[in-house]
Amino acid sequence: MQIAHSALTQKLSAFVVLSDTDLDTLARFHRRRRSFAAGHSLIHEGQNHKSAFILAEGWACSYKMLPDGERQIVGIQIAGDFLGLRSILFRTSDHSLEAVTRIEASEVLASDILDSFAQAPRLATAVLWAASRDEAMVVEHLVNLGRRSAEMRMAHFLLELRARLKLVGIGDASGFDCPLTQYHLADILGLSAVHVNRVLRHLREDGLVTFQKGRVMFHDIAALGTLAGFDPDYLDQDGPLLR
Amino acid sequence: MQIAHSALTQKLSAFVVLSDTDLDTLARFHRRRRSFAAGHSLIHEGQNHKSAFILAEGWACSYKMLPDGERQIVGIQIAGDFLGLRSILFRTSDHSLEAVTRIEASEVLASDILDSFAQAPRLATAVLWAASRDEAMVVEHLVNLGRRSAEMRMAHFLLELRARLKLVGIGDASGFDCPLTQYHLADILGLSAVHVNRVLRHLREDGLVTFQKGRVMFHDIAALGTLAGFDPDYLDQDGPLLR
DNA sequence: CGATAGTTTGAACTGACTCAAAACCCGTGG
DNA sequence: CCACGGGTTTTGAGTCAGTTCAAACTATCG
Repeated sequence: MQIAHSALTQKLSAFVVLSDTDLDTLARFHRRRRSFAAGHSLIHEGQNHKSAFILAEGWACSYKMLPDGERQIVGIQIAGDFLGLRSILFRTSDHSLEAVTRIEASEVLASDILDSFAQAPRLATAVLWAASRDEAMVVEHLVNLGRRSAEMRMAHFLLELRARLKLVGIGDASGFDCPLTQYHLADILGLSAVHVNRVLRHLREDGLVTFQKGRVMFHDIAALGTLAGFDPDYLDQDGPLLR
Repeated sequence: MQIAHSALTQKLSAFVVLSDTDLDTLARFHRRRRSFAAGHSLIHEGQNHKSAFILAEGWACSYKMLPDGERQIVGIQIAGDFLGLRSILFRTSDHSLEAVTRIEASEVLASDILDSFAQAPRLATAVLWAASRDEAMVVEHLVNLGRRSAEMRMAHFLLELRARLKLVGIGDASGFDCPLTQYHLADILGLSAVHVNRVLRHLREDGLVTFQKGRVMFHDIAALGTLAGFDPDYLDQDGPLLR
């Protein structure tokens, strides 16, 4: 029941309508449920991992550390997202991954996924779509870091998060609850924590967004979108396109 | 003959040893050979594309434009790389793509690739590996923009290029020919063209690399690697790992 | 109620930018 | 063979967005 309507199912439905076979195969991904405490480290860069996870509940982040101790967060994962999918075919994982909040996740083996390509090709395509979408988010993130100002980055990030959370039924028109600290935001946006604070104050004073006490509240989404140059097309999530 | 030893084959062989069936299926990817002039635009962001390309010869780059006319280059593609693979499942492409030099490329349809999953699962895994590797490069690029200084970015980028070119048999121990202008480098590294020039001068004066007259020459790879914090593991290309 | 994690603010500094102008390089056509 | 012109590289001077360092303030939780 709750499996059939898992966050992943909900997300994939933005791409195709899944058949019963698809749903069955998908359900098989959800054996091996695990739960991890906030701050727990699931994947270590440089180690070999034959499995990935599907996040069912809570927030996680993937990141890379630099020799000088700096950290760059590559992406934030929410319910319905894959964790560590990229490097199951690699000798060693190219990134680390830790739980931001307490999380619930299902472990999936490389073979589970590869086998599904033969059994449920439609589902397989949907999984590839999800992976492509993850990559599109990384790409947009890269553009953020390369060519946008601190304020634009913040605005863009918050709007993306809003759209992603909406797709899996989290948050409402006014905003969403967000467990990220300003240190997280700094490591996501390639800024210092101090500057993150100033940027948030600025956006708040301009009546665009408020991020306080673990809640993000939007006051002028249109203006925020213009500021950020946010065009949600790269999320490719405008209703299911049957084919 | 030259098809059997295409750059793509050479690259995929860093991941698995391909069977004859694999090679046959792969050869089928190489019908529909096209050639495009330098500067030609192959893919436009926002347009629908049912096909991708495999680059056989020359250099290309994928990028995104911002509303204010700024450009961020997402990646440079060389022989053996896929062009536009990420968005064949999307409604609209999330990026644009243009030829840096005159290029030769084979057009592949979404169906060619998806069908191959059933026919040649081993090849399919290899293609997925290549896609994962592309994503890993974007991720490393993101870390570059987020947390490294201009000099480190440049050093890192040149070392990555060196490793990638070596895998497909381009360049030698001393360096490689490179058709990129300082404007390209600026749009790749999230810098201004003026600053790119200063950075290159600095690296040259320190006896690390020289980039002049379309040729990159390395003088101290070890020192450059240390400066950049370059660890090639994310390229996952250390010899074929059979399985 | 003390400790620890996170937020907020100020002041001084700096890496990278912008603007501006030369110099160079190379292919083209007269 | 030389002059022209567009693209590219190089250098200088001044500016600014974002940093670092330092400190105070605010939660929250055992």
